[in-house]
Amino acid sequence: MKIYNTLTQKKEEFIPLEEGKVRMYVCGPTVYNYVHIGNARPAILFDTLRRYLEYRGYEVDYVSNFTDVDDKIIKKANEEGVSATEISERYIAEFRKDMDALNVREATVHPKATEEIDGMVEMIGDLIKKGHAYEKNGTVYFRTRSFENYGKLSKKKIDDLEAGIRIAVNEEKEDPMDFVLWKPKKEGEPFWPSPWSDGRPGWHIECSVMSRKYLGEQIDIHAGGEDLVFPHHENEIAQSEAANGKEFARYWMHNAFLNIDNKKMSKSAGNFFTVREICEQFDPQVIRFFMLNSHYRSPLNFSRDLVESAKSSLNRILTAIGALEHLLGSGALSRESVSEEEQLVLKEAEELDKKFIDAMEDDFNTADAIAAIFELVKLSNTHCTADSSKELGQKLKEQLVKLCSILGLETEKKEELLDAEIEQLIEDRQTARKNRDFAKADEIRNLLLEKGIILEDTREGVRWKRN
RNA sequence: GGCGACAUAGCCAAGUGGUAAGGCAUGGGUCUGCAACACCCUGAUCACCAGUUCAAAUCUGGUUGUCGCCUCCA
Repeated sequence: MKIYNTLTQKKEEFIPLEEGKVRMYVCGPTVYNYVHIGNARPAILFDTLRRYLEYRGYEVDYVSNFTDVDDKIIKKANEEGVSATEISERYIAEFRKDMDALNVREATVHPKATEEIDGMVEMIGDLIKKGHAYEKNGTVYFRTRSFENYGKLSKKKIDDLEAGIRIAVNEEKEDPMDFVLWKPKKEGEPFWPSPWSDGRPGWHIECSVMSRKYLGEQIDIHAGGEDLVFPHHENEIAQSEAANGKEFARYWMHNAFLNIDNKKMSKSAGNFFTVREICEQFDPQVIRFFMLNSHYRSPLNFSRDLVESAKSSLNRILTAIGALEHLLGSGALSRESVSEEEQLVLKEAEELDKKFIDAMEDDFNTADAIAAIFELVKLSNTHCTADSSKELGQKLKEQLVKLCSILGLETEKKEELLDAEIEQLIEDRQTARKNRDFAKADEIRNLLLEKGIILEDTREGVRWKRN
């Protein structure tokens, strides 16, 4: 597989440190509120990458953190008059609900910063010992100029950065680019003891520590949103490599932003949406499909119309699978032998399978992979009819379901049964149709539509699906 | 000021040297009691200019435009 590596700014062949195993770390959310739709993008993307790698036979250790100590959390806790822990625990639970809705699997390990303080204190102490950090009045700073490769990820030079610095110069720091590893508590803040002060860790150190603890000193893939490149990931590299003395992550993957009406999402602009709100308006599956329908390194615009369009697209796939299920379920596909023409169709399907894989292998090109699924849909719609062989229907269905599931799209019709009332209505409509009482039939169809049931009449009987 | 990205049909979006995937929408047709689904037909010289090449959306230089990072942020 080829992966675009932010570090080298090139697509590179992916070679894991250990054969058959992938260690990946994805920066997780700061849990002070419901996650927004922009947060959903990396979550969905890298969950899909993980699924794909597993499909390809890798064992994937997927670690993603919760930043549960942070200014924003403390502020929210103070506003509500509750503890910071109460806030973070609440939004971790809500995060999990959102991710479940989006079919984002739980990480192998999902550590919380507050439970890893010991490790952070240890690494900070180590950095001081090695001359990469220093303490001033209880605060510990990373000595940026002591790490000669500083800027290698973001391609920034320390001197350029200083020229553009926009924050007030901090007298305590040896250099304006030095960043905080540990800071002393302020009144009313949660704190932990350390050799330097009672306080709490800076933001960047947690990822270095958790990554090392759960994945080792070197990992394969480190991923996150493109805004994390600088300073967060740059600082992680500085900390980890200064402490461990070896390359931190081999491949750095960054997704582009999701914009609302071509603008960056922001609360002040009023174009801010939470995953929760969006999932109330759309099937979360549609959101997932929408995210995967463009390349992860391209900016993605989000709007109601675009999601509606994605919904229609996804429906085309789901309808095709539904049609195959219906054919198989109705017993229409009874022929055992596979015709010569069908052999060709199956061969073409196999080639599309390869096309899908090739697309994914090429820097995780989900948009191209989805195109292969659509071609398979077309193949199925065109060639699988009531006269087809059982094997053709079976194989096409299995393949479609498989490809969708790699992308984390659930396609199997849930074993839900229609309730008796609806079943009766469908039957009544059939009776009405037989009696050519179309007015009544249409009336029932509209009634069911209001209940969210769409009916499709086929030669093999009525097919229904949820709206 | 520094660093970086992007510009493909009405919309979304692949494609990084050999004359443009896929989806949505539109229009026409087939199927249907009607509809839905599906199927057939329907659409672009790839921002602009110059260059390299037998050949460029694809490489090089420039122009214009949009955006991101440099400050918490996916």
